[in-house]
Amino acid sequence: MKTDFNEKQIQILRVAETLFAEKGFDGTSIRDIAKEAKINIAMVSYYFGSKEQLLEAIILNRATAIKLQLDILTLEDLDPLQKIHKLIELYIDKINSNRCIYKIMHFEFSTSQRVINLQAFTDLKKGNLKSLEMIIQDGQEKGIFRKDIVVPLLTTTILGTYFHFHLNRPFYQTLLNLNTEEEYNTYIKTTLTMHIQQTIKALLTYES
Amino acid sequence: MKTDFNEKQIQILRVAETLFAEKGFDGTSIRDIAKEAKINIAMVSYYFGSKEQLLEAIILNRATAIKLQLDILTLEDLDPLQKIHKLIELYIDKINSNRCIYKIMHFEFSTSQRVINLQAFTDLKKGNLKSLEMIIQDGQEKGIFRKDIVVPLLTTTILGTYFHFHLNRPFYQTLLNLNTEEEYNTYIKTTLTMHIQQTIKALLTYES
DNA sequence: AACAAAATTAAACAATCGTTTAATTTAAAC
DNA sequence: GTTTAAATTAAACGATTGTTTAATTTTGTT
Repeated sequence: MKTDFNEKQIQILRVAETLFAEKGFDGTSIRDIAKEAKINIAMVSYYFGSKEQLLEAIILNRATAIKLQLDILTLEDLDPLQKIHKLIELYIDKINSNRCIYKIMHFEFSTSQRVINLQAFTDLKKGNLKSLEMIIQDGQEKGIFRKDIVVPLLTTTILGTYFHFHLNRPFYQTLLNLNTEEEYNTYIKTTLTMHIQQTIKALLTYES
Repeated sequence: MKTDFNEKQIQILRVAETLFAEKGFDGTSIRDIAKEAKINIAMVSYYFGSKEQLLEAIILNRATAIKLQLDILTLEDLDPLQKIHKLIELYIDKINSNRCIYKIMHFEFSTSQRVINLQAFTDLKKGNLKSLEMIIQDGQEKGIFRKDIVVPLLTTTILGTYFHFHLNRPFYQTLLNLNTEEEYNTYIKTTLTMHIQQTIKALLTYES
């Protein structure tokens, strides 16, 4: 499959990405996309073949953004806890700056409707899990972390907390008085990220 | 608005609820619902007026299930930590046994497409937050809990962890070898619930 | 300038969508 | 048994869906 897109194609991808994230895949028509991107409705089929293939192209185009480079992190000269903190910061920051595509995937993967190229994404998730597992294991051997840690549930908590916050954005914005886009973003980058870091740290090092 | 539904109406509500949760609101047609429920397509409009009103009826019908009553819990004679554990168990169990409606709300509320009666749900969430806040405050006064706790972020972690697990069900099922519906449910009721309880406990009582 | 390829367009396509109609069947009341 | 209301049906409605066509314009190459 092609990975190089020209300017016009990128423009369509961006508009579609935003609309899909806003109104869902089924809730967005090709005519919506065409109107917003100021192109003819035939251009989507002309460039991408179909609406479903357009979705695949969006995911493919963002694939590099999704590849969180954790491998580099595992090699860095930091103690396990610092690595975990940096990993969480990396995760949240990367996902947060690519909200649209993550929201789309979050939605479309959890419906039985779409059966998109899931394998690549699954492999990626498993790879990230492996990286995390290695850091945890290192920390356990050094006697810093607990022994009874279910690693997959760690990422569940990290990502779950972020996504639940962002998916309930209107609720939290009024509750926490985050009136501007900037205030909201700052809150995620500081308080929410810290909360997740603190949560995972407590979970990893807590003595019961 | 009506709250009493006859047998046939309930049947339609149940089928629609399942399909909406499976394929999304926009991904489900009235003809899909009619075929599955073995009724004529006109019956939906006849009974509920429109597809959107059908969604409202589903939410209305599940309103009691959505109302997580935490008030009783605060009155019980338990120490703060036990209360928190019981609260988490209650939350997960209640939401888990009403998966469909929660999945629907989770999705449809986060799109700008649907503008359903959000206020009642917001009030409910705020009420639950208040209950949790009281338990936390009690624990803080008794010197069991930390002083610097952002209560709204606690529920974010509790619910976020559960939802992220359930929304990525296929991934976790293969990863954790949960091959049957029963195994999956048991895992949620035991391991996942315990993980969340442990997380919150660590976060509340951890000394840094 | 002449040509070929790519890009863009308006129009039409068949399929499906939610909803309504008007006719018919079923059930309940008297 | 007759009347009346409710339930159910098939059919049709106009609108919208994703996609394709065929004609036109733009662009690049020689």
